[in-house]
Amino acid sequence: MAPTPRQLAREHTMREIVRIGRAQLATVGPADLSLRAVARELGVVSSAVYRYVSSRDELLTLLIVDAYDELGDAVDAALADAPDGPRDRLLAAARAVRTWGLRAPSSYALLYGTPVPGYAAPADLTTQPGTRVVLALVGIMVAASEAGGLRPPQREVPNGVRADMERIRAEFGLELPAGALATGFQLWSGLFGLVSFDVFDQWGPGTLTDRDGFFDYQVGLLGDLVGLA
Amino acid sequence: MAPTPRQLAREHTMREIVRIGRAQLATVGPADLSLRAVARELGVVSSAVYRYVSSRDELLTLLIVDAYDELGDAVDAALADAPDGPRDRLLAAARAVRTWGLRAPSSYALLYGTPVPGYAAPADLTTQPGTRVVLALVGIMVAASEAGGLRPPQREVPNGVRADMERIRAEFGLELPAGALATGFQLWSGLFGLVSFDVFDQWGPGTLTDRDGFFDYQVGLLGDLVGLA
DNA sequence: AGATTGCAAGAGCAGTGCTCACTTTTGTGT
DNA sequence: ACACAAAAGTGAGCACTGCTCTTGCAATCT
Repeated sequence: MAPTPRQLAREHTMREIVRIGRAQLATVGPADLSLRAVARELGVVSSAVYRYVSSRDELLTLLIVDAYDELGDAVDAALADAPDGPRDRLLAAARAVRTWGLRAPSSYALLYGTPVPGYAAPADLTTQPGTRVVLALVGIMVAASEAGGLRPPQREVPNGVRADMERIRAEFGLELPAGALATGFQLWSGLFGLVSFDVFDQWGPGTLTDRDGFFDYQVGLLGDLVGLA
Repeated sequence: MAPTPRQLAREHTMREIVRIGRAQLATVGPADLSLRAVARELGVVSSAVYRYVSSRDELLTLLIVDAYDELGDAVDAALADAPDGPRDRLLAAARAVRTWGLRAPSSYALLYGTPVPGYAAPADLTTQPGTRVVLALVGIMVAASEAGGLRPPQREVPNGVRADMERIRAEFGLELPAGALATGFQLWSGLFGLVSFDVFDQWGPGTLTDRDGFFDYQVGLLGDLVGLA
C-alpha cells in the first residue's frame, strides 16, 4: 500500500527534527540540547513536537542512532578507499574516527562521553549500530590473521576472560583466536581513549604540538599491540 | 595574623558547598547539578550561594579540583601499599583508578567525560591536579627503567612527536627516553579508555561477564605495550 | 456528508541559573 | 560602648527549560 500523504508529512517532519537536533548539537553540546529550540527552528509551538518525540531523551536516542550511523559510514567509506595492508587499513579507520570526532565533538560526546544523566539509551536501538566500528576493527584483524599477518599475543588469557571471548567469537562468527580477540578489545578502547583525549582536550594545554603525527604514531603502537605485521 | 571568625565561617561554608555538591553528584550527574538544590541543602535561599560561588560553572570547577584530588589520593594510597615490581604497581594504580571511577561515576564523568558545554575548566586550576595520575604512571615506568626493567619500544618515533616528547621530558625532569615517554601517553589514554568504557558501560550489555578479570588482563597488555618486564 | 483521527496552539506547572534592591548580622575602629 | 561599614542573607523577578492538558482546526476515512 502506498504511503498516505500524512505518513509522508510525518516522516518528513521526523527527519526535520533530527536534522535540526543535529544542527543544534553542532553548537551547544548534548546537555544543552533544547526541545523548545528545536520547536522554534521548526516553526512550531513547543508542545507540538511532542507529537513526534515523546521526550527529550527520545530525541537524544534518535540523535545517538543518527550519530552511530554517521560514524559507521565514515569508517566504512575510509576503509573502502584504503589500501590492502592491515596497518594502512587500521590507520585509515582510526583517522576516520578521529576526524569525525573532531568535526562533530558534541555528536561524538553523545556516543562516547558522559551518558546523559539518569538515562540509559535503549540497548535495542543503540547497541547494534554501536558495534559497527568495533566490527570494522576486528575485521581488519581477521583479514590480517587469514593472511598470516597477525602475531599471536604472548600474554596468556585467563579462564574467565577466555570464556567471554569464546562466546563472543561464536556469537559474531569471528575466525580469531581468543587471545587475539581480547587484544581486539584493547584496540577498541585504546582507539576511543585516544580520540576522546583528543576531542575533549584531555592532554594538557600545549602538551602536544603535532597532534596529527602523535595520533598516527599511537595508532601504530596499537597496531603493534594487537600484533599486526 | 590569626584568621578572623568570619574567614573561618566562610571557609566552613565553602567546604560545605563542595561537600553538598559532591553528594549531589553521587545521585544526579554533572549536567543536572543544581545550585538551587545545593542552596536548599545548605538551608539558605538560592541567591545566597552566589556570595560564595559566582556561577554554577565555578562550582563545577571546584568539584573538578576536588575530584582530581580524590583520585590522585586514591592512586597514591594504592601505590603506597603496592609491592615493588612495576607490573604490580601498574596494576595497583590502574585498579585504584577503576575502583574510584566505578564508585563515583559522576565525579569520574566530570573529569573524563564530556566537558560541560561551552565551559572550559580554567587550566591553571585543573591542569596541575589532573597530572597526578599520569605522573604516577610515568613514575612507574621511570622506576622500571632505572632498574633495567623497561624494554625500549621498537617503533621509531617521528620527529614532530619526538620534539614534543623531549620538551615534556625536560619540563618534568623525566629520566626516560622519548620513545618510552611516547608509549607512556598510550598507557595514559589506554588506561582511561578502559576505565571509561567500564564506568560508562560502553562494552555492550552482557558482553563481558568477568569484568574484573578482563580489566586486569587488559592492564597487563598495556604493561606489555610500554615494555615492562 | 459526517465521523474520526491527527496536528497544532496556548496556557500553565514546576524547575533552573542568575541579578538586583533590600534587610540583617557581624566585626571592628574610634 | 557605640557607630559604621563590610559581609551575609532575603525575596522578588526575568528568561529559560521539560512536560501536560485542554481546546480548536483540518485532513482523512467510511
